[in-house]
Amino acid sequence: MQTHTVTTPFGRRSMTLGMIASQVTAQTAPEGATVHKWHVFRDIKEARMALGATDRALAILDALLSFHPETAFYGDSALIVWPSNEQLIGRANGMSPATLRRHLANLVDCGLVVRRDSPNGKRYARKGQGGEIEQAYGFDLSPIVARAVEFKELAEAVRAEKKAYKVVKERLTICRRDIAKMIETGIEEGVPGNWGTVHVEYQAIISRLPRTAPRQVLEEVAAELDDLWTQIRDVLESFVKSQNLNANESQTERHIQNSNTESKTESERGLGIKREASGSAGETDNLRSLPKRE
DNA sequence: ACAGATTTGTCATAGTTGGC
DNA sequence: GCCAACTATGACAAATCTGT
Repeated sequence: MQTHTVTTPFGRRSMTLGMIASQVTAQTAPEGATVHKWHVFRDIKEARMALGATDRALAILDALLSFHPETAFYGDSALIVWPSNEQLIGRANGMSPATLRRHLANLVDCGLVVRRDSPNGKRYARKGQGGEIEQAYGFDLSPIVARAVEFKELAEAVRAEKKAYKVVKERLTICRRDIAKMIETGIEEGVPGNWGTVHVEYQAIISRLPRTAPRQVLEEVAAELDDLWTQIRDVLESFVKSQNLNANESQTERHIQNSNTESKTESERGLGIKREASGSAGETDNLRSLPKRE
């Protein structure tokens, strides 16, 4: 992010374009807009990673929100709170002052709050003769109202992404389990084929799976496993069919000799599978429970 | 278990305002 | 002018977390 250093009457502080943008956003909060601060906070928590906010920064935002007496925030109302660092520490689980400052800076960087600095850097509110607040210096919470819709959409996107991630993980687990079972069945039932090569291919695909993989990688690996799954299943299925056929033929047409005309399926060729001695019809019992794809 | 990355705490320094 | 109160920032070491 591009950073500019701004000279203020009370010292020099770096200001990012993001901070300026959030100040502009805060100034253009839609008039009449009303949000429930804790509802928006919940969305922000869900979208935390996308916003770039730390978990402890959100603990501070929680504390800042608690300093505003209203639960409903209006776009055209004053949303400045001015707790001292000591007060904030008290409501933020007693974190150290330096940590508090770092995470306050994080909140500002993320555009969740805007600093309204006083000339001396202290946070306070100046009251008029009637006791009404004329000028407040502290943290402006108006981005909570101005960006409420954005936070909600981000939270929904995060939820959707989490769900998609969970779905592909499940798909991967089921596929892995199915393939392992089918290879095991192929070997145990003596289905002709180079099952060692199949297993190596399976391991090669699995080995490309990092411990923590982004969803896109999971999708790619799952697609490859799906292909392998289909190939293996085709082989097992055609074996079952050929066994059933042989059993029928042996019952009705015992006198007809094997014409050696049977051909290998595409999947068999793809897996380097050779037809060898056929087993008895009874050997196919365990294959009847082959996994089905939707 | 270990190395590297990240976070946290401590300390030093610097700024302004307001009271004496 | 001096000091107290309050805040901010940066450097550095220690602690904690994370991925392999």
